[in-house]
Order: sequence, then C-alpha cells, then structure tokens
Amino acid sequence: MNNISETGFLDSLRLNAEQRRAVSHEGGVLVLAGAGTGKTRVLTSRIGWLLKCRNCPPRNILAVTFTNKAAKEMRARVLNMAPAAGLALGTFHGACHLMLRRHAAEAGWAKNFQITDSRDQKSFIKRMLADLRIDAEEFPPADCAFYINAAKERGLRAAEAPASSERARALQLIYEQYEQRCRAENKLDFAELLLSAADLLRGDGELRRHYAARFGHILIDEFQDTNMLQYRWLKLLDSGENHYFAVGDDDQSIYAFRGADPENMRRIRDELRAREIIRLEQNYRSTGNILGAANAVIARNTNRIGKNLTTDGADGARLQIAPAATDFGESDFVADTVAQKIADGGRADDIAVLYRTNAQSRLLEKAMREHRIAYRIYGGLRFFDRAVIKDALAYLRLAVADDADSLLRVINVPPRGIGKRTLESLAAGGDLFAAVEKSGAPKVAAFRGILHAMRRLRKDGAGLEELARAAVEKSGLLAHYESRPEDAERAENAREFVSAAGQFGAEEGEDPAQAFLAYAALESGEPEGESENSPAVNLMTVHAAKGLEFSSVFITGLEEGMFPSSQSLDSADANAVEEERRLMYVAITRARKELFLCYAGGRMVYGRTQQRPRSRFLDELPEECIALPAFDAAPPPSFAAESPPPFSPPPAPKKNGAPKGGNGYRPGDVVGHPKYGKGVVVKCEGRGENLKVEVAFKRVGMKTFLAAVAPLSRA
DNA sequence: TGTGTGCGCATTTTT
DNA sequence: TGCGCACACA
Repeated sequence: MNNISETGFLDSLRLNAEQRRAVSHEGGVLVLAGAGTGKTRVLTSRIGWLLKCRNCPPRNILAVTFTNKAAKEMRARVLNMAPAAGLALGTFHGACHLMLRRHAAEAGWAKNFQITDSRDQKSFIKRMLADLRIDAEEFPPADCAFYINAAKERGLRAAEAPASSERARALQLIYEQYEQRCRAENKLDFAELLLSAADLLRGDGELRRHYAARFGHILIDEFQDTNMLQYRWLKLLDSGENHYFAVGDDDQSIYAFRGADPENMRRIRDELRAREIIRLEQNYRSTGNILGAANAVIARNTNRIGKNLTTDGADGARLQIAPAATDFGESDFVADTVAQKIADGGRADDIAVLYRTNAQSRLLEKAMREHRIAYRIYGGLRFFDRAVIKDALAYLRLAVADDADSLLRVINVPPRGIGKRTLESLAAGGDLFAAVEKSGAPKVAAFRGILHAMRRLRKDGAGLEELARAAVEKSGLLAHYESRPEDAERAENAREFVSAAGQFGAEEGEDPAQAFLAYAALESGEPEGESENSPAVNLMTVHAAKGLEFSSVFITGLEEGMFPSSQSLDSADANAVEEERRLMYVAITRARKELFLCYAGGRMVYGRTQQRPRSRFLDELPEECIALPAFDAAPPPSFAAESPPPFSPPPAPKKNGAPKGGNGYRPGDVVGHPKYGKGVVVKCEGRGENLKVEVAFKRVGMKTFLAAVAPLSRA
C-alpha cells in the first residue's frame, strides 16, 4: 500500500491528531488514554493500520486484553477493517492457554490437563487440607488460595514464596503440597496458566525466540491492570526489536488490590521501548460538567502520571446531589427518578445504578420491583457457574481425564446412594479412580457404568454434542430434574448445556471436548442478563461498570465508610484511599449526560443502623458543576428529623482534603486517637471549651469527647 | 441420605 | 441483616 492510500486509510478512521499519531507511530508506544477518549478505537485502528498499511501478516501480531468481552469486541472491529486470519487476539489467560496446549509436554503437563476456576480451586485446597490433616479453621482454603495466587501472580513458585513469618512459612508448605498435587492431578488454576507459560518460555530459549520473532507487534489493552506475572510474560516475548503498543490509564487502576501494578507503565516504557508517550485527553463521552467533576476529584490523588480530560461538547446538566435520610429513602429516590425518566421516554438500558459493594443491591432491587421497573444485575451467576452446568461439565470432564474433583462432585449426583462412608472407603487407598474400578458395591458399579459409557463414547470418536448429551442423559441428571416439577429450570439448563456444546466450534486440530472444557473455565459465559435485550435498568458495582457508559448514572452510598470503604479509611496505606478515589473517577466518567450522587444519613449495615457523614468525594466536586438543590425536589420530609443535615455548608476550597483550621470539628472529619485509633467525627455539640464531639471508631464504636481536652489528632 | 438449624461472617474480583 | 456452610437429625 502506498502513502496516498495510507493517508486515505487513516483519514477514513476519523481520528483526532493524537489518536492518529498513536495509530501510525513507527516505534513502541504507551498510550495514556483517559476515560472515553477512544482507546479501543485506537487499539483496533492500530491493528488495522499494521495490516493494511504496513502489510503486517496477521500472525505476527499479538493483542491481549483482560476480558473475553474486550477481546471479542476488538476482533469484530478489526475484522471490519481488514481480514485477519491468524491474528493472535485474546485474553492473557487465553493466549497462555493456547501456548500450553501446543507445548503441553515441554511445559510438563499431560495433554489432557484441566483448568480449574477459582471456586473449584478452593474445593481442591479444602480436600487437600483434609487429606493432610491440616486444620481448615486455622488455614481457611480462601486464605491459602489467596496466598498461592498472590505468590504466583508475582511469578513465585512454592520454593520461592514468602516465608517471613511462621504463618507464611506454613502457607508456603501448603503451597508446596498444592503445587505437587496440581502436577499429579494435571490441574492448572488461572494463575498457573500464566506462570507455566512464562516458565515454558523462560526454560526453552528456542521456543522463546520463536515466539518473540513471530510477534513483531504486541498490543496490550488496559495496561494499568497488568500484574507482575503478566508483565514478565510480555517481557519474555521481547526479541529486542518488536514493538510494544500499550494502552492504559493509571487513573482507572482499580485492581491494585489484586496485584495489578501500574508501575508496569513505567517499566514498559523503559524496558520494552514503549518510549513514545501519547496522551488522549479529548473525551467524546461526557458533558463538560461531568468531566469537570471527574477531573477535580482525580486531581486530589498525588500518585498519578497526570492527565486532564477536555470536551468540545456542551457543559450539559449539572450534577445532582441527592441526600436521603436512610438507605431506604435512597433506593426510593433512585427508583422514583428512574421511573420518571422512563415515563419521560428515557431508555431503561441507558440508565445505570452503581454501588460500591454487592450487598447494596438488595434494597435497590427491592425498590425497583416495587416501582415495577425492569432491572438487570451485572455480575450475577454466569452460565457455566450454575450448579447443573458444573455437574454436566464434571461428567464431560470425566470422559476426558481422571479428574478427582469432578468424580467427587458427581459420584452421587443425581443421588444414587453413595454417601460419606462409601466415599471414605473409596478414598482410603489414595487412588479414587482405581478404587471405583475395583469396588464391588452395586451403587459404585452403577456410577462406574456411566463413567465407562462416557469414555467408550469418546474413544469411539463421538462428537462433542453427543458427549454432552450423554453427560446429562446417561448420568441421569436430566431425568432426575425432569421428574421434579420444582427443578424445571434445572432441566432446562441441562438441555441448554447440550445445545451450547452443539454450537461450540473448536479450532482446527483441537480436541473439541477438551477445548469446550477449557472454554467453560476461561469464559464462564455471558454474565446473566447481558444477552437478554429487553430494556432494563442496569445495576452493578462500580468495578463492573468499568468500560461501560450510560446516559444517566446514579452513584449510590456516597458516605464515609461506604465509598470510600471503611477498610480503605482504616488502611495505613495512603494509596488505599487513592484507589477508592480512582474508583469514584471511574464511576463519574461512566455518565454521558446526567449524574446523580446519592447518599443516606443512616444506613443498615450488618443489621445495625449506622450514621455516616457524606463521602469526602462529594466535597471534592467543584461547586460550579453541581446543581443547587431545587426546593421542589427537597428530600423527603422525614429527613428534617434525621442527621446529618441535607446540605452541609458549601465545601470550602481545600488543599487535598486538609482539615479546616482552628479548633472546630465538623462531621466527616477524620481524627486519630492514641487508644482508639482512627475515627470519624459524627456529631458536634456546643462550642468553644464546651465543644463535644462524637466520634465513630472502627474498633470501639462511638465515643464522645470534650474537644478541648481529648487527645484527638487530625488525620 | 436428604433436610433442617444455628453459627459465623460480611469490599471490590476482568481470568 | 442475610447468606453459606458445617453439623445434627429423622
């Protein structure tokens, strides 16, 4: 393709100057892409440009994302621009999985290795702890899994894992056992896919050079979310000459708690030659007021690379702050307002209600139901997570591999009279499968018959759909559910499982059953509701909202201790509150036109009503972006009786949230006490020497002090 | 062997 | 306050 058509191609993409510079840059690039600045467009355009203008063969491009959804969307957009057969585009886990399938033996895994999701990983650990006579009270499987995963995500094998304390040493031993058992049972958890793939490359220079040479262009989406291990894997693919193209936004780093390390942005620039830093700050999503709010909030963070979003569009409506007396009042307000919007012709699915924690959804759901508003919860159970589907998968997996967890899961599903005692005697010898083969018990023999039938089918070359059908029919699963009217939905799920298997298209050269099992683990399917296209209001956590946008957005629970979360406030690490603030930034920037910021004076938390001051983030919003409270939209009358006041005095311009000067305290101030630790001022009474402050401490609850004499310090 | 009851617990979580 | 899980029962 010559230069003129390159210009033509770039013109056709209708990019702004910065986007265009990124897309057509000849070297490595780090794109700092603010929210709504067209980062996906830049990434896909870059691939299009490589294919069309640089005649880059698709197989020389590797593009990685975090989610299957993002990968899917990118692929669709690329294919819109150019044919791309052979393009390696997928999630980190998907890419590593493929690599391991192709080189299983070299990586030290049997060809039919199985992937275990996080839930199953915990059951696996639980079983292991029981076998090893380790007290699961002292070492909860969840803690063990956390330790193991965290170590793996830092690239550490059991032998290298931290053992600085006695407990850590114990966890390290558990990790060691776990590592051995996973090897023995041919089982990989999510982190292991990456770690094994990295080890494979590290240990095999020839292979490493092969892939490094193949992938002349490596593109990474949401780069701020990469952890140490992902970075290490990317670095192993470095030939010294390939071009890295990373797109990310440090301000949207909200997964540090899971090991994501935005420092990787610096590393990729210095170590992997992504030297050109291009900022995308032109926002195409939100109104000026929304961006003004977002910019002001995020500007409070000290630890950031720095960016400022701008728009050519109008200021739009101001943000509305909606106080409520209680959490009930809050959900009512949200539902009322949503109902009004829909009545006015607004589209329900263009509205989102965001919250910090899943527990908050219950009241909101209730209010939606009462207002007869159709809603949809993101992050619900996914298809492959349903119990029935997991059972069916277990039968299918048993046709493919000696997987002890699968056997234990379904040996008595549907019930066939194999109880705890039978199971214990089977497990006694250590080898479950051998025991099942040998057992003389008729009930075990019945299960053995199913197992053999499944395996015979597979051996005789049955297709995936046939195997899936056998998994639900020969096992008796389907018949069992069909016989019970209350299980109609489960029966339906079982049938859906068969049709899902029937529609599954494996890649050439893949074992379809094997590939389907991996697919089920790696893509647990569409989150519930996503595929249904009936219009419904979207309810989700702020985390789940990342990457999405809506015309109207409600952010709820804006109270100290909710959002920002209490644990972030307690944390010694100042970065904890900064992460909450990034979360707030993500929440704000989801909105295109309208933003409602809701909080409640009192809220039921774990069965107790708690009074919490409004979130500091509300006070970080620039006044000019906020609507004045309309008199006719005043909070419910019950409000007057409750504290705190609906509108605290206009936020005085503050430097980094520093407390107000003088002797005064205000509800919401964070204070420290030598004995009780950190707390939040809830109420002030009296003045001068008689000023009494009521402080809510995390550990000891409410305490009242005489401000003049109490050893309170400003946090 | 399935079902009930009580206890402890309780951010966020792409794969 | 609600749930998931472990253990005790019929």
